[in-house]
Amino acid sequence: MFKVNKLTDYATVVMVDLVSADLARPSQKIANNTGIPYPTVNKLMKDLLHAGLVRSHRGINGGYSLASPANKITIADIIQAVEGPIALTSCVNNSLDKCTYEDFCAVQGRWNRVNKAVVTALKKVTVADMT
Amino acid sequence: MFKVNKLTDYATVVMVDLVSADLARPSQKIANNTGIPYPTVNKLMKDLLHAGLVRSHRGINGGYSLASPANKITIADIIQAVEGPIALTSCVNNSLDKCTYEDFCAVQGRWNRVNKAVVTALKKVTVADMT
DNA sequence: CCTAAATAGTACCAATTCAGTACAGTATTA
DNA sequence: TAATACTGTACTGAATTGGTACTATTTAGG
Repeated sequence: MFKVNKLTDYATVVMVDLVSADLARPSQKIANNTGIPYPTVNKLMKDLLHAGLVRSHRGINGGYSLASPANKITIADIIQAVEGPIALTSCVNNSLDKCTYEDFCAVQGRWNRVNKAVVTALKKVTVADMT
Repeated sequence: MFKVNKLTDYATVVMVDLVSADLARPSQKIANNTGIPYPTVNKLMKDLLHAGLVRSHRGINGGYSLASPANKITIADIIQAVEGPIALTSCVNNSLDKCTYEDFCAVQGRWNRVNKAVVTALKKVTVADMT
């Protein structure tokens, strides 16, 4: 089945939860709000942080908050944060994999077009739209 | 990484190969043309046949041919043939899975919009475009 | 300055999915 | 009727995924 990781799905839920956070919101509270297990939220937040989608504050009263307005963060951003570069096949330009058939492949480079179309579609939907 | 199955990738290569086939083309020949292992081609053709994307002819001089003009078969068709319904998350309407958080999920139903956008993008690229 | 709260990093494991293979059966044509 | 090629099903090793555990580090507040 063609789908995103479950973790990516969770990540959107987390991001939507953070829309309503004025202060930094700790992982534990996010877990309570969303029903996603605490350790899993914890793991997710690391990915979202590294991608620059959320800010973190350590210590007492610490937690996470959105790094940008909800209508500036897209589904494409979230997918990339959790799963890495969007590359439908290994012959797409920014793929981390390497295609072993590359040299004689009949569709060489053609997937770039498909990939671009999908990314464009994913960039059109923002966290604000998911709320 | 957000990507399609390798088999889906292979399927597009197979479909592109069939574009140049006047007569029915046997799996063995497709395997030779594309470099994809014969047993794998065989498996693929079954999926493509069941989805109605190719026609089959048994016996001597048998093989496969496209069921429709190359510019009428889309990437979305191929993905669905190999991987089943396109459902980015289990809370998308036509998903085969069932979401366990459904009852209290904050993004309930919102993924339908994303899914639709992606499917639309995938329907815009045809086998003819990949040739 | 010390303690509790909360993030940060790394590593691990069970379960599922995927890619590839094998084989017995059926239809078709020469 | 024999050779060719599709059809259906089932299996296996390898890779990925989802989820967990643990230790280290940072910060606020008394």
